[in-house]
Amino acid sequence: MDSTEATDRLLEAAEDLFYAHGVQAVGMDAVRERSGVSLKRLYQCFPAKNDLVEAYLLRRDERWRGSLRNFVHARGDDPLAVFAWLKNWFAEPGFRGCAFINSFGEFGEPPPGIAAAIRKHKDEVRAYLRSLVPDRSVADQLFALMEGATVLAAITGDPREADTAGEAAKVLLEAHLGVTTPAANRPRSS
Amino acid sequence: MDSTEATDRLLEAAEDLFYAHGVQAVGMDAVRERSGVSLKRLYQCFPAKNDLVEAYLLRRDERWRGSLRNFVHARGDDPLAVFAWLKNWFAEPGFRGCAFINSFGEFGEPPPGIAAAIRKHKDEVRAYLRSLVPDRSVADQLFALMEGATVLAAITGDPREADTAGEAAKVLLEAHLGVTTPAANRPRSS
DNA sequence: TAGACTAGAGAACGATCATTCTCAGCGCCA
DNA sequence: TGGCGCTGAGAATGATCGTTCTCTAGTCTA
Repeated sequence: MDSTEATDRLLEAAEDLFYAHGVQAVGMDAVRERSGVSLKRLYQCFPAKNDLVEAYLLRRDERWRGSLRNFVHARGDDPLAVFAWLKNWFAEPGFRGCAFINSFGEFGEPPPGIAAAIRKHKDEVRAYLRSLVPDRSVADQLFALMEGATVLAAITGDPREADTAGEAAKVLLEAHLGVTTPAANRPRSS
Repeated sequence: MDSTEATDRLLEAAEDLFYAHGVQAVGMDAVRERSGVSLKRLYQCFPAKNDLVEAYLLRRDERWRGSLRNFVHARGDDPLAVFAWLKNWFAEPGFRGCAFINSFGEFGEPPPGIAAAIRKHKDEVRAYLRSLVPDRSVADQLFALMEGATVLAAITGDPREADTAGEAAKVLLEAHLGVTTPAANRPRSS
C-alpha cells in the first residue's frame, strides 16, 4: 500500500467516523482500525490529529458541494432545487447535520486550520448561492434558510424542515421579482 | 453557604465556562475553581457532569427565552423584533452561537437528558414564534431564518446576519398578508 | 468539654487518548 | 549472503479528567 492509498483510506475512515460520532469522540486508534493503516503510517501522513481533521473537512467540503452542484445543475440551476437536495440529504440514514457546524461546536476555540476550513466551506456555499441567485441579498437570505433547515433537521430528525425552508425561498424569490403574492395557501385566489 | 446558594454558584460558573469554551473543554475542576464550591459539594449537587450540563442547558433555555420574550413584548410582540434582539445578541462580546446547537455538535450521540434539553429548547422557541405569528408555516419559516442567522453569525462573527434574516422575515410576513411586494430595494417605487 | 457529624482541600484512582517508542520481520541492494 | 532501512503491531508514555477517597479542622450538641 503506497502513501496515497493510505491517505485515501485514512480520509475515508476519518470521514465516516468523525461525521458519525464527532471528532472528539473518535480516537486515532479507531481510525487506524477502520482504515487498516498502521498508526506509524497514519502519523506519517498526518502529523497530528488536527491535521487529519482539517483534511477531513476540506475533503468533505469538496464532495458535499460537488454533490449539491451536480444535483442543482441537472435541474437547470434552479435555486429551489437546493432545497430538494437538502431534503434528500436530511433523509439519508446517517444524517447528523452539518459537519462544519458540528465541528465548530466541538471546539471552544477551534485550531486555526480547522476554523479556516469551516469558514471556507461557508464562504464557498454562500458564493455558490450568489452564483445561482442574481440578487446578493436574496442569495444570502436563502443561505440563512439552508443553514437553519440543516440545524433543525439534525435536532428534530425531520427532513420536512427542508420543505419549510424551500417554501420560504420560493416566496422570497418571487417577491424579489415583484410578483404579487396571493394570500398564502388559499387555492381559490388563483 | 447552603445548598441552594452552592447550586446557584455552580450553575452560574457552569454557564460562563460551558458557553465560552464548550462543555468538553471545561473540567469539573474549572467549575469548582470558578464557583468557589468544593468538589465534594459539587458532586452532592450534581452527581455527574452530565447532570450539571443538563441543568445548565435548562437554565439557559429559561433565561434566553425570557430575555427574548421581554424584548419582543416591549415592541408590541412584533415578530420582526425577534431579529433586532438577535442582532444585539450577536454583537455581545462573548457571543459564540447557540449553546444548544453547540452542545448538540459536541456529543456524537448526546446522553438522553441532554438531548431532551436541546430538543425542548428548540420546541419552545418554535412554539413561541407560532404564538407571535398566526400562520404556522410562516412561523416555522421565521424559525429557520433565526437558526440560520445564529449559526452564520457564530461562524463569520458578523452580527449583520440578523439583518439579512430580518429582511427575509419581513418579506415573508408581508407576502403572507397578500401585499404586493415591489422589486426589492428600489426606494423609488413607493 | 467530649464526641459525632460535616465540610473543604487536595491527593489518589482509573480510564481515555494523542503521540512516541520498541522490536521483530521483511525486502532490497551490493 | 549480509546488512540497511522501512514496516506493522502493539506496548509505553504522559497528559487530561471524571470521580472518589483521605485527612484535617472545625462546629454543633449534650
